[in-house]
Amino acid sequence: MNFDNTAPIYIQIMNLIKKDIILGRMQLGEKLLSTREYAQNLKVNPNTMARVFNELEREGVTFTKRGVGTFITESEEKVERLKKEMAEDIVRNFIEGMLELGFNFNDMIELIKHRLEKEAVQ
Amino acid sequence: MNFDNTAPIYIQIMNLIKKDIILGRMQLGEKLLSTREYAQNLKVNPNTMARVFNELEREGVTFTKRGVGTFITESEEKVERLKKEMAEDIVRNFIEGMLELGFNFNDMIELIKHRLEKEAVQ
DNA sequence: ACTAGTGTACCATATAGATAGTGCACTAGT
DNA sequence: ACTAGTGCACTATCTATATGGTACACTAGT
Repeated sequence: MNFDNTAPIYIQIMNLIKKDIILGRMQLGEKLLSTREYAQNLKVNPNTMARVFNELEREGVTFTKRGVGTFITESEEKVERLKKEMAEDIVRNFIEGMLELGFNFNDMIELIKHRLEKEAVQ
Repeated sequence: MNFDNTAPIYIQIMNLIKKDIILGRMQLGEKLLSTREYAQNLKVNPNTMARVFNELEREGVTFTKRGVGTFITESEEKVERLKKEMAEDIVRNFIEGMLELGFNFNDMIELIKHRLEKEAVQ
């Protein structure tokens, strides 16, 4: 993994796992890799992964069976809410930033369209 | 000022000043407040403001006259480039985030429209 | 010459994040 | 009963931020 320095690594890993859940790459109730396996795969410290699991459980995204492992929530509704929250965060950040720079709705659409076309070419 | 904890304070202050320049709230070549004045106004440490000035100069946004003060760049072209870069950063973050969550162009437009309408009401 | 104001360079401290390592209680499978 | 694997708790160290404080060279205006 290549982490950037704009956010703590444990936050970035949390978002990775959340996206896996939202996009259906992990099923409801499925067991996650262990902290030690994740730590090895992502080349981070086991303590960092422990923090990730702690926070994910605190947010209700996962639940823990002591001595067994950590599992994705079984609530479809929670996953839906998670996706909605993540999308709203991104949208809000985008709109606030663009308004502060003096762009209006049409400017936003044009910039997005332009950017998507450029990506499609590459 | 109310700073959030998602980014270092000195970064947030840099963005404040950049926006002042981009939106024309500060003129080209205009003298900035001193580090001590900024520190008092924003209730941060003078050392933090010193770092802000250092980074802004490193990015070419400002220039320094030793013993006199720090001034906005006089290059209209640099300001234009700055605005473009900041906008592109925001747009790229938005698009990457939304694509990773499984949204397409039309979804993005709809979410932005919806969010703007909700803000207009409030 | 003097003074006030400027950026700048230090030193020290505190906190959050990340790393490294050890150990323990619990669980499932044998 | 035993063992491997699990989450979890602990201690320690390191770095980046942020704060608090002091001091110095430079500049403009008097």
